[in-house]
Amino acid sequence: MTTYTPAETASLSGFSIDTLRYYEREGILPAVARTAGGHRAYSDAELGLLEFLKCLRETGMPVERLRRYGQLCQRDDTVPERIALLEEHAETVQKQLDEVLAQQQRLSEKLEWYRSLG
Amino acid sequence: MTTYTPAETASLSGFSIDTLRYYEREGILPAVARTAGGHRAYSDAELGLLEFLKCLRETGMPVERLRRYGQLCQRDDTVPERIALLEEHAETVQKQLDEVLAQQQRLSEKLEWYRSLG
DNA sequence: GTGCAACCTGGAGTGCACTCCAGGTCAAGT
DNA sequence: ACTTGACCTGGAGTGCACTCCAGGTTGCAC
Repeated sequence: MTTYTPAETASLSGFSIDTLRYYEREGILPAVARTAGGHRAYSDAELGLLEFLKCLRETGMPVERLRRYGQLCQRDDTVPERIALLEEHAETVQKQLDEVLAQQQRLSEKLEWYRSLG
Repeated sequence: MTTYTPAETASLSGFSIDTLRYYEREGILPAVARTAGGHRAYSDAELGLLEFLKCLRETGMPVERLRRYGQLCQRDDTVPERIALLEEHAETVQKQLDEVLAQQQRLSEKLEWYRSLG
């Protein structure tokens, strides 16, 4: 079973080491395994979770929802809840996206208008 | 020349009254005209600017850049600078959008995978 | 002319998501 | 063995963009 140091985990997941500790404190990650000396040793499972959490964060999921998802992942009979959570999030993402696309349109119209002045 | 009370301006622009005052303090809006009693009276020009500022904010432009844009709008020989600023912003928006679209894809793949378990 | 909502000011407080710090421990190369 | 860098903890600090507050003034409706 491969494990990863904090630095490796940070670089592979895209979260900073401080953020990894923060997520653990916040109960988003389960308590991470330790070496004899007390250093964290992240597993492949945690890496996978972290990569997906990164996706959730980058699509704007707030940390509180992240915690809910992370906790659901600690039990394997929670797939329906995870689906529900992700479906709801997907909907939110779609709405945000539609909003931004509309504003992007306005922005490019404004630019066109400015260019027509020159 | 129509003018608007703070409450009207807030409801038309989508910013709160507190945010309108904050933007004025921050130099994003020019000093707004006042009635005899000292109450703000927003003009159509300010309304128009605010509506566009809303578009810029909702596409993630930071307040510091907003200030730059607002200040450029106080002089009418700054159209090239405004174009440059908006082109740069449009590029940033496009990048963010591409990012989110990619993550949205991952999200829907994950959902598909979860659904396939049931 | 009185009530009451909307407005004013300067300044303090909030929420979110980290990020940094001090003071100490652990691990790997030489 | 010793150095050096990565890691540990609890807790404080940061940055952004507002948002709220106290204590007072204005202005319309009755």
